[in-house]
Amino acid sequence: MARPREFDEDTVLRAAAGVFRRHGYAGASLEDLTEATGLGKGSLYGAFGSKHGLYLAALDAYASRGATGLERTFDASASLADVRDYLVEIAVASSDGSPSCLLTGATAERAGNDEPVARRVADTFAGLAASFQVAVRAAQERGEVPADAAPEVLADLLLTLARGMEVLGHAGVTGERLVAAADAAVAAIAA
Amino acid sequence: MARPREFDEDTVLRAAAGVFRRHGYAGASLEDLTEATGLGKGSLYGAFGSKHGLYLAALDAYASRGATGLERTFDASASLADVRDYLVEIAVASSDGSPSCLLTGATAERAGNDEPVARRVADTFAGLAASFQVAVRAAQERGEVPADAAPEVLADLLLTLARGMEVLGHAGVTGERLVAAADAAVAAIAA
DNA sequence: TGTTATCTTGACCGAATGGTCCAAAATCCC
DNA sequence: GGGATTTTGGACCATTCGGTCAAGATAACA
Repeated sequence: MARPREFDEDTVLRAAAGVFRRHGYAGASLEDLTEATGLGKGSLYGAFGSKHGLYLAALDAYASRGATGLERTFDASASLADVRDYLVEIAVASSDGSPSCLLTGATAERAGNDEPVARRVADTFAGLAASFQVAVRAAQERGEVPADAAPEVLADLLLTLARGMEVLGHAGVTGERLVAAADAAVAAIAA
Repeated sequence: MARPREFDEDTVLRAAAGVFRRHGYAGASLEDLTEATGLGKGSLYGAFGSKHGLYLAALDAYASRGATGLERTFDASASLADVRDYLVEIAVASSDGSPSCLLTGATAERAGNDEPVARRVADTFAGLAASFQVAVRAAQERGEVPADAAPEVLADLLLTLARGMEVLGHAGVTGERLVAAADAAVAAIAA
């Protein structure tokens, strides 16, 4: 009953995430957010309670659609080539001038002082690590990765690599260099 | 001639860097900065011109004393064990609750919109890559790393790993896991 | 059509922000 | 000791900040 919302929540959260990615949490003003989302302050506050609430909602939505804007999650049919492709996508997406990953920004800027944010980034990275682990086990099944390697360790290694590429790409390292590094890593764990 | 400064610039920049690491650029208020540095606004502005000028100066000082607070730079006598030790130090420093690296924060929050910051982080990471490359070449000389591997690629790989550990450590991944991942990577490139 | 309930818009608010300025203080050089 | 010169500390300023609120708009239900 009553007047229905005129906006699509997911679209709004995407727009808000874009602002937070470009300016960080503290650097994003309410005006930036109302402009990008097309909502007035009242609507924003009615729906999310506060700037912080909006940030958390944007973070949740961002995490739920896959960290770097990449939808990929690995399943038991994954091969080492799939892992490589995923890393290449991150390398490209991180060095093409687009704003940096919301998760990285949240970790650097807020995780230390903001428990709800810390919990979310921890959970999201745990999920990514689990996904990588599925891929590593699948690659071991296929004989692409030595069977005696610890899959949880290799998964952490791949996740570390992915996040490092994200930072370096935004710091000016070229996509080619990142891809070469990723290839070297994939080749090394296949040995 | 004239009244001498009462503060040590390096000490002030260290304190400012601490504030920026904890709160980011936009999230750090002038009050935070005057409190942490012990200087009044007049002194801060007289010496650095603006909040942004102070940030750049803090970034320069931070970079010049070695990225993560670690002084290490590799020379031709470096071994693979030295590289491993360095990575372990980063893993520990990133997962012990201390605020995140100023470079990572600067990259995520400002590099995309702030050319002077972008230039500085790019230069700093280039320097770190060069240092890693020296270490890789030295390890190749020692026969610890295959001679046919491309040292610039392995250097990028190690740098990527280091930055990734930094992010993940602050996101809640334990030091033990990061060390295990680093060990796996070092073992893999030694193969 | 009237009631009820929600949503939207934007004017408005107190507080905090980055930045300016100046009088007092401190040192050097004569 | 007396300029000259620079630093210091904090009062002060205009602006912007995140957030509130009231009045109108819109729809469901009776």
